[in-house]
Amino acid sequence: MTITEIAELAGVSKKTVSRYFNHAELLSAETRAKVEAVIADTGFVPNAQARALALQRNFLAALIHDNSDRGVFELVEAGMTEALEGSELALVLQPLPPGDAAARLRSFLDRLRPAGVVLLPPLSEREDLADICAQAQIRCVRLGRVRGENGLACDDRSAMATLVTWLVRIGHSRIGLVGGPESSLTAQQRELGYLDAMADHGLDRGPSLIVSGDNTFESGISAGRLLLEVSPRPTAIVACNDEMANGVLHAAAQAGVSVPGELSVVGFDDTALAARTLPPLTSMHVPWTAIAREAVARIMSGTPQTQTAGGFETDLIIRDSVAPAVTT
Amino acid sequence: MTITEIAELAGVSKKTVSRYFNHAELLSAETRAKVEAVIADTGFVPNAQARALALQRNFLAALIHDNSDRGVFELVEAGMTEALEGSELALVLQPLPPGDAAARLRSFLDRLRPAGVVLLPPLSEREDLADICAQAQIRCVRLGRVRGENGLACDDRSAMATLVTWLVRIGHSRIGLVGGPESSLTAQQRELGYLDAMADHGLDRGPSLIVSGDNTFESGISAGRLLLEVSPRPTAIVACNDEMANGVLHAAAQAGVSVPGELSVVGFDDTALAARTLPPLTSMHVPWTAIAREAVARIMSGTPQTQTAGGFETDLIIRDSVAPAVTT
DNA sequence: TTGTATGCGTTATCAG
DNA sequence: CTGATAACGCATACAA
Repeated sequence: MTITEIAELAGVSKKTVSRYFNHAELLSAETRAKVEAVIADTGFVPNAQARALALQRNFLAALIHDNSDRGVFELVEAGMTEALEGSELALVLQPLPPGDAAARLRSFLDRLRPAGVVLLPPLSEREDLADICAQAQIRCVRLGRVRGENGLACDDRSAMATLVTWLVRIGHSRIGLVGGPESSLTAQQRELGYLDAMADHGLDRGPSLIVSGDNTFESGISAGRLLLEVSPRPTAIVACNDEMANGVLHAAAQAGVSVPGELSVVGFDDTALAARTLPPLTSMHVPWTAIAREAVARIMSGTPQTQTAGGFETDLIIRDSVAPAVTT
Repeated sequence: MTITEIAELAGVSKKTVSRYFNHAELLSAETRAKVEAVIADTGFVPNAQARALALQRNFLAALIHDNSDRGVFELVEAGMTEALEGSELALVLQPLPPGDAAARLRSFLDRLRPAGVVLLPPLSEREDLADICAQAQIRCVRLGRVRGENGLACDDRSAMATLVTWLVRIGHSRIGLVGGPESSLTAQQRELGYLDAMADHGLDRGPSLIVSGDNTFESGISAGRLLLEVSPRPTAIVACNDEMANGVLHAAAQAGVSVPGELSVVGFDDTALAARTLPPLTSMHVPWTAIAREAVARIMSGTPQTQTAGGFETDLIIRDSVAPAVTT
């Protein structure tokens, strides 16, 4: 079943049928109705491979990641899937190895020619990758990157400040931070937010209270151990993602420190993990799913390069890993 | 840069260059060398869209799932990615809604025409979906399904029996089971394995010790609550997947039952979650990643329908959620 | 507003 | 073993 047969059945030319799919608005209502009837009748679906060849572009949306934050990946994947639902685009996954991410991305784009690409942090922060997309003329959306052409993110800095301020309000003053990788802008923003809030309340934000991890569970454990040995011991620790916060939970358990009794722990992102830890993790919700939906919308709409529109709202999700500090 | 230019540079015809990529063995060593030189020189890569159109098949491997077991999904995705690395195939994701999975799969295959498809349980158990793949002439591998043409799985039944036998050996005799969905063959096999082992040791396997969940965390919590009220209380609970086992951990925490002191908990699959729960979960490792690699190998090799080859070995991973039972 | 001719880059047929 | 020519199914000038 090809466009040609449809054209014959409808008594029009191939091109008219082609137009029906691509520029329906250019057809007279009458012609459109004729074509539409035949298509509905036959259940015809144009061949995607042929379209891809002619358009030099595949009906794919790619999610490019580096496997470094599984929780965020999951949320973004869910959002993209949702937004892609019912569209003609399918979702392709492409992890990029730490070594030659650029080369791999280039060859991926060369081969697949997806309609668009979503870059997850921390890859989204790399200009070289964005440039490669631009060169290949492929729309790209950079998640977790506020400034710049194709960024899409929430305000990590003020979200973190809000979180820390809340901890202060409920009585905490010794608050440790498990930071993300130094190279990550997102992590930097979150750390700045912490510093903002600590400064605002005139609290100690000395280097001993800040330990950097690399967003993994294991680094969360190490960081947790370190922070638990600081004296006087922090009454609260906030981690830059849930995975590391869970690591802190484990470190506390190993050290025999009860959570939230003796220590409050807070995560960030509100990934699926947050509700599943023991105790369930209080975490700052980042609307990754909504962000991903918007990213897909941008890819599909063809809007070449929009600036960040409204900004996405974060939301503190309170679970059981935090308790008011006992004022001593 | 097209096949035509390469042909000119090498002083041969288009078709010869095409043959170099598809049936290199049909070329004379001399001709092959000429073509190879030019290709190496120019770094030419044939256009995938054009090939897709001519071959009626895209360079994609699809992972079809229903979002019901995120842990297994992750492992399989990792295995596929690994196996796909360096090949010309890319990984596409396609969730199928519970409602009209069949129709959605059909239209997906129609549009994408992937080289092959991997069906995750419980979708892999549905004959109608396998039939749709067969109709569309698309290779399909059904994960977690031992018998039949395209199945690829380990022996869930004996793995579970091994697990339960181990619990008995270290002193447990009241052992509860959190089963998977009744409709799932995999879950049935695991439940049978439990029954096998309990019968072998002449232990009570009455219905009060068996509660069915649906593989979700939440159902694990409910099942855990139920089992903790059985009298006499089980000293161990094994769940048919890690997600539910984590639910049991939460139920125990809420009931003030200490793990592993008063209750041992065991998971199944050994997903990423198992190492992250508190306490870390003893779990039966199912080599999903290796299974996924083999699935991709089948898709690429074109072997139409192999039977299960060697069988994949499971392996008990001992962590902290189990302790020997205090003999009373 | 609609149709004609041509191109997209590759593979397959069938002849030499 | 190799090469001319016709598909593959759709989209885009350009003309009508």
